Amino acid sequence: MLDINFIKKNSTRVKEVIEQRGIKGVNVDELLKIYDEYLEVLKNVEKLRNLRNEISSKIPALSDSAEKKDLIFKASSLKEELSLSEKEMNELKKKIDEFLPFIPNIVSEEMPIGKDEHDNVIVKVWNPGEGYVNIDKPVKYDGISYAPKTDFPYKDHVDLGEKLDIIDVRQSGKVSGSRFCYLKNEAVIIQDAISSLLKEELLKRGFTPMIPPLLVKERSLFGTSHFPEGRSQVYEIKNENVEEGEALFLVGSSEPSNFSYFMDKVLKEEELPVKIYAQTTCFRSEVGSWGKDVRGIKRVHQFDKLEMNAVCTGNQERKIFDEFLEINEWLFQLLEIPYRIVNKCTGDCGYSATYFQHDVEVWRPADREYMEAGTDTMTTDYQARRLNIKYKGEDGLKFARTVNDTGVAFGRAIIALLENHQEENGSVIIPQALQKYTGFEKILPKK
RNA sequence: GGAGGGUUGGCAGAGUGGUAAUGCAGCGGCUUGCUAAGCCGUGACGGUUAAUUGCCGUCCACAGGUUCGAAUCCUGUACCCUCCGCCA
Repeated sequence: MLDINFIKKNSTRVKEVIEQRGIKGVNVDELLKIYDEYLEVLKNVEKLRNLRNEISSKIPALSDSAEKKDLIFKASSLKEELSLSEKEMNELKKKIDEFLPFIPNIVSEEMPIGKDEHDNVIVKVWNPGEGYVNIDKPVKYDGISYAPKTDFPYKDHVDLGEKLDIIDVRQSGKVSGSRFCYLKNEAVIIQDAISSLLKEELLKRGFTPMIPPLLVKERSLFGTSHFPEGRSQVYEIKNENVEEGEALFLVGSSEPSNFSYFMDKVLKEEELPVKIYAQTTCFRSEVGSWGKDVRGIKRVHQFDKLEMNAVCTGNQERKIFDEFLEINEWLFQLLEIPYRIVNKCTGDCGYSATYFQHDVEVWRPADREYMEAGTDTMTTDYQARRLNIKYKGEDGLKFARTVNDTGVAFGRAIIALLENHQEENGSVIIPQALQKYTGFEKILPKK
């Protein structure tokens, strides 16, 4: 959430960003008009309260009942006007409070301006065995692909998974419906192996491991700006099993749970940054993406993810954003998967908290296209304001900064690993860095 | 499911109708020749303002109500703790 006074002082920039992000139906001038009305009424309320307080404070000292009666009468006569004015003020305040969450964060000067994903900018391209591809002139988002050394008809993860007996999306359809899956045998071991590899690195880097709740109240999702806009993406648990009838929501990422751990807290500056990781299951309704990515496990209602989050100061946020990206690259390099880093443009940078965002996209030889495998996001203090996370530094209390990154979305990492490391006969070679954790070097077809 | 206790500033903790003690920490200032201590100041948010050490308002879990006046009384809600019961 942006501060209303920041919006007032920087209304031109805020309006420009709303336009660039392609957000419709948010009228900043209307908000500021309501705010000005609110201030007028607020001044009147404060004037009346001041008068009342002045009269009231004289009362206890008086023993004379006539004079006392007179003052009580005077103070009483203010009540009606004050109450009307307060009511008006509360209504205006409510309007502002409802309006403000829809104002998105401003964006970094480094973020490309663009309408949709085609305007994203490629920052880095890395190929196994070759390293970074030299990018001396801007590369178009749609103008890049990876050419594997050996060429044969690549199978996708669904065909591979079935032949290797490690992914089953038929039985899951019967059990739970579309967009679910069973992972079994080596697929599970691979997930655990990637998890171990990454967790070891994160612990070395000073991360705090965490297992957070996955059912949260509305405020957590509001706090990270998943609500109100993304509400339809989230499963709501609302029945007689929920205590006191208050709905709970199944998180689509552990980010809301993790950051809410710091909600309403004041941290000490010297404790920052706090970096945490959490491996959890994530739930997404995928409303609005019906018909999209229906094949396989790319877009499912339930998947596991290892999330990296940080609460820090303004001086630390960029360094952490860079560190998170470095970890993403480190992982995919060890997995020997071709990837590219994408600077997301204003029209494609996710939820309203985003200030600056990079995606890691991995190559899928079966579809001959890159697929999003993770997102690294700087949100400045946008989430911290909503969650009321502060820290005390030398010059007083300040809102903290939050940075979040998909450490690894296991389903997508498994897709990339199977498809990139397949052999013509349908077997899959395990990258060397992972073999220590899997205990095997290759998966052979069983059917 | 039943019964009881609780929620006050960064932390601890008093305050049962007259406008939030005190201690600790942090920060700022002053002082001191005895190893570090002492003294003074300092809560948060909002408004006003060019800006304030200024002035005003609000804040004692949250939301209402009673009252000239509410941390304090009343109603509702959330959360925490203890005990009993039930279950794993």
